[in-house]
Amino acid sequence: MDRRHEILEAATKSFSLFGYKATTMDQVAKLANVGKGTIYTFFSNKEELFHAIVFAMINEMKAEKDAIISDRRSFQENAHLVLMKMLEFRERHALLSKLIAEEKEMQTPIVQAVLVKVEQEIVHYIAEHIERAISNKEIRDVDVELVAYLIFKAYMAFAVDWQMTHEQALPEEKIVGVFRDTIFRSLIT
Amino acid sequence: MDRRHEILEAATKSFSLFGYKATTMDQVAKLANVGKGTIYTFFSNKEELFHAIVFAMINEMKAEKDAIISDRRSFQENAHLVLMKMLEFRERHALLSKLIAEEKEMQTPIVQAVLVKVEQEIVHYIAEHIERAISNKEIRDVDVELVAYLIFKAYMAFAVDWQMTHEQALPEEKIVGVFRDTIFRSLIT
DNA sequence: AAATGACCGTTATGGTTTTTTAGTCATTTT
DNA sequence: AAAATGACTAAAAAACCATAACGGTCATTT
Repeated sequence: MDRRHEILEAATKSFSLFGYKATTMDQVAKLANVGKGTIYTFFSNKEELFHAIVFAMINEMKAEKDAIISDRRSFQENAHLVLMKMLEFRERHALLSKLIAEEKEMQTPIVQAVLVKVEQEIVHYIAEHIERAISNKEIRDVDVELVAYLIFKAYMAFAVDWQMTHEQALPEEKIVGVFRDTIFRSLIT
Repeated sequence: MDRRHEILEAATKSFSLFGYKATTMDQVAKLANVGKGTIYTFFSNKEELFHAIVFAMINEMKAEKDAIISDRRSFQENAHLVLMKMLEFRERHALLSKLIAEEKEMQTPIVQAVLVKVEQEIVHYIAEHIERAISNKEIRDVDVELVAYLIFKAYMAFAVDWQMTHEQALPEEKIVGVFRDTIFRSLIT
């Protein structure tokens, strides 16, 4: 039985369920069926454990994105498919929305820092793809950083913020539809 | 000397400077040079006074918007001019950003409720104008509510959120530019 | 009739004690 | 010998509580 893996599983479960602050190392140890000291042989502290989990998630998302994107499809189609896939994560991973909620309630600086890094990471990936599409003359020449930021913020707005002020979450088709009709549409040459 | 007006001035100053919670009625009374009881002859409680001020601000913004919008200009041009005007408010009125900050720090329920109403109000105005432009065949037929929400969220993202994760605020021309190149561009028939 | 500020019940504050937590390390287990 | 452990400690957070500050009222004053 891989102890490192057990710890990661337990910690992921706990962070997702209770957030960063409310997750204790004793709890993680018990959930993982290891002594507390064992955790510290793999991760030097709570923050590093947390970091490892969040970036495992980002890498999982990135891998799924890379598996989808194909040179044989248009930017428009690729964007559409990746957007659909990312919307699946919305339900599958409770972690991010839990962290966003925690960051709003209490100001946990470690959580804040991680969320900023996650944002930078994702915006960076989006920007890379836009850049490439511009080089390929697939889309118009636009301010890459700003458009990437817009796409990220629009995604978060529809996928996460919407249900704060509306009764129910937006169905995925609607989100995909508005992206297709507005931001993506504006980019075609 | 109009007492009601003095009270509104004093309260606006205090709410903008200190936020909702840190503004005391005694303080407002002293600043307005009236007895505390006098405030209660005009406003039934602190929340109502607060409400009056925030919605005076919204109405001021609405008035500026109405003064700008003209049937003789295209939707595109009107949108551009209104966007420019709204960006001026960003610096002029410290109140809204103070409230947003307060809402993030402590969870003041009254502030939260007002911010939700402000969002609804503004999104509603945007939606009305989109609706009209669609009727006039000026822009394409799109999901009005979602596009209005997108415009509002994009505005907040560039005008307010951007400087949270970046060194400095975005210059207004850049914000106007990205709107022109993406969302507005996608709407033209 | 309008304005006021002392007053009241309630809520927030901040100093203090108690509990919980992250991280360590001497001991035990493999 | 190497890995795992959990009792232990210093530090941080929670619970507590006395006291101050607050929103709102109303008998009195202007």
